[in-house]
Amino acid sequence: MSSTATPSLGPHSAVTLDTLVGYALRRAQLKVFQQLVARLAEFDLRPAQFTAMVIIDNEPGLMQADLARHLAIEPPQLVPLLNKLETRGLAERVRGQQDKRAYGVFLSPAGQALLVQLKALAAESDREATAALNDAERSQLLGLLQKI
Amino acid sequence: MSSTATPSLGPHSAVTLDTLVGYALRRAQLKVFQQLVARLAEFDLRPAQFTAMVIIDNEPGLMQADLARHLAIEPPQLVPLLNKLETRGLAERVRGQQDKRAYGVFLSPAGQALLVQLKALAAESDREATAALNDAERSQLLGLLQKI
DNA sequence: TATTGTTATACTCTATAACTATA
DNA sequence: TATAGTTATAGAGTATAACAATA
Repeated sequence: MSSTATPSLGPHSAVTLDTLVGYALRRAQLKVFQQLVARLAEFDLRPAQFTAMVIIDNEPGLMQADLARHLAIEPPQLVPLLNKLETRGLAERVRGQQDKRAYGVFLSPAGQALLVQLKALAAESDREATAALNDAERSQLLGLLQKI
Repeated sequence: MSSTATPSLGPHSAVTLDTLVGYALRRAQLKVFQQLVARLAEFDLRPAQFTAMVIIDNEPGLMQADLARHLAIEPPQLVPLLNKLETRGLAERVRGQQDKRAYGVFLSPAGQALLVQLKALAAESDREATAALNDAERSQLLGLLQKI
């Protein structure tokens, strides 16, 4: 019987989707994100726009290329996103003085004020979507995910 | 100081993206799925096509509407997916005898043989992408995710 | 000549309405 | 008339190439 073992999976390779971390991740991620999307819709915002506001608030004046990198999107995708925030008076592009090609991105006072609300909403949404976990389990999950 | 507490978040509401399960889920899910996409690309297959093959194998002859529901996609999205599997000789639609509107979906012998390889590949990809976890952590993570 | 941001474009994924053929 | 599958279409999300202004 020892000759039937395979080095990668062993003889008991009952591979079902339920045993794969990737599929469990996908289902959980979909649920949590749908919850956030629904909550942010109240403010006519998408998760990426909220995330952009958080990053801009943490690093005011950063350049668009850097913001795009933080968001893990390509620069062209940032253009309509920033346009929307700027049109709504939540953020602004300020042209560089030394380098006139570059634009620093800032939150407006209105944007900063709204962000306070949005952060509370996001935290609440996160807890709602993971209501099946207690606090210990939630931080345990957070730690495991951050290891990946 | 007791008057400064808020019922929803408490006085220490330092909300950053790192404290949200949703963002950790998203990053982890992206990594694991990109790994799977890369491994399946070797066979010119997408994750949804692999998942469809697993479901068909578990429930041979199921109707397309049921398959779409299992995949959490809309029936129109299933059409090109199944067309591709059928063109490549991995699956087949068999028209119902009582109800000629319905089609039962089956894997071909070639599809079943390929699926054995694909399951091993998917399990390996999953372990590679979560190599930062040991077996105990991985099954702990799986349990927490399935609670959500 | 290289770089910042932008436009144009395309490809995938997703969702909905309308069509066909059967019932 | 209702249902299974399909077609057509449109909207997001994502990625690349090409362009304008500036360096």
